[in-house]
Amino acid sequence: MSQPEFSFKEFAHNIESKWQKIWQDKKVYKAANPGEPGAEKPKFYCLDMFPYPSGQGLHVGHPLGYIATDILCRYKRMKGFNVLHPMGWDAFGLPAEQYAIQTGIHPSQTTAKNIITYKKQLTSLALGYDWDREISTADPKYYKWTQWIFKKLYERGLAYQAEFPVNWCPALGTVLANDEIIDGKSERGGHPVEKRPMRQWMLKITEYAERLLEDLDSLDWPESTKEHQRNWIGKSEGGQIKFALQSDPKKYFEIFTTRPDTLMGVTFMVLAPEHPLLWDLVSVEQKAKVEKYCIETAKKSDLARTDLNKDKSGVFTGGYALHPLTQEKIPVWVADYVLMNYGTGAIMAVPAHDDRDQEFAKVHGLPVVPVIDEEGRLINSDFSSMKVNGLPVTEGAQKILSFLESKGLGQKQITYKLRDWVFSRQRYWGEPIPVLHPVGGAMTGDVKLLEDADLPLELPPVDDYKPSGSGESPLATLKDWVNYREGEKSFLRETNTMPGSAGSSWYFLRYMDPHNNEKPWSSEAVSYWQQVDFYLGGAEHAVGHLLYSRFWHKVFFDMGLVSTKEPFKRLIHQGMMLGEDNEKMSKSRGNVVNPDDVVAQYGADSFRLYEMFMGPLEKTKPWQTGGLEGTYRYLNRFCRAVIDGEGKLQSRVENIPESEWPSELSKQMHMSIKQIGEAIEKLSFNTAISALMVLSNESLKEFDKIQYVPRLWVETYLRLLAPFAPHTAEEIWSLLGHRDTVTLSPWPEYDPEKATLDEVELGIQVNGKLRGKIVIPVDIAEDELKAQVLAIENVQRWIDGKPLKKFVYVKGRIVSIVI
RNA sequence: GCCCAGGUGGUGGAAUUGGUAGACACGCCAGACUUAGGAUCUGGUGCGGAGACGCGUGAAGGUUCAAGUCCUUUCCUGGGUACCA
Repeated sequence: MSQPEFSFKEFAHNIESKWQKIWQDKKVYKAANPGEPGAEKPKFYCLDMFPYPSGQGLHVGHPLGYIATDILCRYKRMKGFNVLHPMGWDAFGLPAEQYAIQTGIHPSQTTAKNIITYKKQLTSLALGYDWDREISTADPKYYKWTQWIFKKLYERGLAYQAEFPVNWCPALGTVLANDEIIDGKSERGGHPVEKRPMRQWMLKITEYAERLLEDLDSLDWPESTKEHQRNWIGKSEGGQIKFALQSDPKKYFEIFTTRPDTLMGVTFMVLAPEHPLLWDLVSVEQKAKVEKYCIETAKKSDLARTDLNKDKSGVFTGGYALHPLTQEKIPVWVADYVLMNYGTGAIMAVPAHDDRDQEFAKVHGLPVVPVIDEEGRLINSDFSSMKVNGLPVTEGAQKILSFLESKGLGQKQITYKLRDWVFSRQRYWGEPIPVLHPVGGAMTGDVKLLEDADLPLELPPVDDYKPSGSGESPLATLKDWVNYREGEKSFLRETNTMPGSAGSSWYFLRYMDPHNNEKPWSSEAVSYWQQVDFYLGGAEHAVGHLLYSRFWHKVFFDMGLVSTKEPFKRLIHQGMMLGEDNEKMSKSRGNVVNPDDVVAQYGADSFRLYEMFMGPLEKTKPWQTGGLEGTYRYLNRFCRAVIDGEGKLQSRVENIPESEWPSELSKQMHMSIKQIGEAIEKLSFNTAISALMVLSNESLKEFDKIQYVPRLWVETYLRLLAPFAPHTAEEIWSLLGHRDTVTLSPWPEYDPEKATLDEVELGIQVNGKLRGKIVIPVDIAEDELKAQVLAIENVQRWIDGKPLKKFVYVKGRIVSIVI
């Protein structure tokens, strides 16, 4: 009578949805709110960057991070933490709007459908989220508070309106996002795109530049991400210096420089083509040339700013500035390598010590005056009482600046590259901005904020999602909605909507208190959960989302709404998952792997294990379907050792106390508990799984020898396995007769005595080469060891009777003999 | 150009942080079981060599009893960013 062979595939297929349902019903992933039972435990807030629910569903790259945080959270729950691990949807965005334009289906319907798909996929991988806290940025109950936050920003003077150039496509009659433009042409249709100033809402993130920079030091984030943000904020320290116009010395323009020490080396000046004082400088003779140049530049920047404009083009204005110290005439040029939106839009050019200035001088035949020698000391720079020759550059810079300051000609200045945040989009599918423009006033003038009671301002239905053609959002076509009367007064509603990053800039706080109708979150909730302890998401958000969120969080801090200065204490980026061909996964390459197919073939637990086993979480690595065989076989082997072909517990699983196990079995278990726990804490899931495999492989061999499987061994093993392969662990756990869930059982403790080796194998080096090995008790005395080592034949052969110069013994590591 | 990662077997990756390089897994080779195997099991597998041994962590130097790990120079790959004064 032969039993049916155990098949892990079948096993997985039979148990997965069963356990997924039980976990949901038992609410094993529920985080306790302050005051509720469970809240007395230490808290652990672990967050995944929430996805945009696209129509394509997940590919195997998406769950990589989700599986990692899921394992970490399962482990933390077992370690006795009150774990908050929520999930939600970054639901506003372009694809749903474009789909609506094509089909007329409201984006909220498309989104709702996609969310169902996503949720199903995530659940099928046993990703344990507290779905009671699910949020969607496009839900009026949620965006009510995004609008409320906007009001607060406006009230604090952090939101303002300005004319700002946007990507305008005349052929499509719409404003385009940067990623809708390819090589200066619209993605759809390939029509030309130009810059056109339009009224926009802006947020004053620049006001927080210094704090955003400073507080980076306190964060446990990848150094590369912090550096990225530092570069993005782009702090430069230097000076602002006044240069008077020769034609009218009462007028002056200011320049910013990081190198005030080179002031005496200025041989020409350059203004940006948009500089307001440009036309005060242009001479009659040069007027036509300058006009032509400015028009060309305007065109050039429209043409996607290719490398073409690195040619250091420029035109002499015909005008001169006066050197602030020597009153010498300095020719002023206009050139597009000077940008109006950085510094002051004007520079002093020092061709001797600046590469760009030097190139420009070369092209246009301008003089070069060196003011620094090879040792980095100033030369040719003394002026009246200001003696700086011979000083190192930093000292010289300081002296020159204070000299200028005393004469009222300049001062110290700090400049940032960071720009204010353009916070409006001419789109339908976004949060409506809750303001009213008084009729008669300028649109960019003061606005009336909607009352709190009138929030949320819901997106009104429209007949057509196509842009209005004027560049305004589709909302502008709703005349009845736009025209608003309040008593005597008439208003126009704002038709711009907020950008995608609005809702994602505070969602981590909403999860703490997602159903609050009175406030965005309660102070009890935030004082309990504090901040995100561990945040995982793609490196592509290194500046955008991660900078905006920090900005808003700091504003909330200033408002007394949060008590932490930073939203995300620890951050890790998961690496990109490449296709099997080592290329980025994309539909067009045809190398996309769908997790549903993999789960159907190998089971969710094999899939979870494989994704984690592939390598370090942060690393970019290629998907290899063949690699799944490994984790699949491992689970198969382990299960078969304890379950028979009918899915029942094998009779050889017996209640044998640990004291009666072979000591090796016990030792290996305790060492593995230690090792696996440490690996999880380090997020080194690949080595944790490797340790699980080793433990299983070796112990299984032992079981065949001893003819039984100790029940306690299985229980302990299942608790180690549970975070990684929860279905499998849970099923066997229940086969052992447990009525509770392994998911909430405590993480095993190890006995430090048993988790150490009694004997180790040492390598023996003679003159740096490995010449032998020896197995010795860990606590062997050095004399004893030395005698044993020197007795080894091969060692003797290499020593060859020569005297020992040195005998090095590093305990438990190595023996090194020098002759 | 600048900034940031990173180069270890045929492949994904380990390496107790200066201590036996290649754990674990894929693949491959051989064998067992089998009517059959794309199932399962056993053994082997860095390269050269019959072997003793030699050589091996992108390359070249250096420090050290000992270097994948530290230092100097250099090459390559990936990501970000770009005329930022």
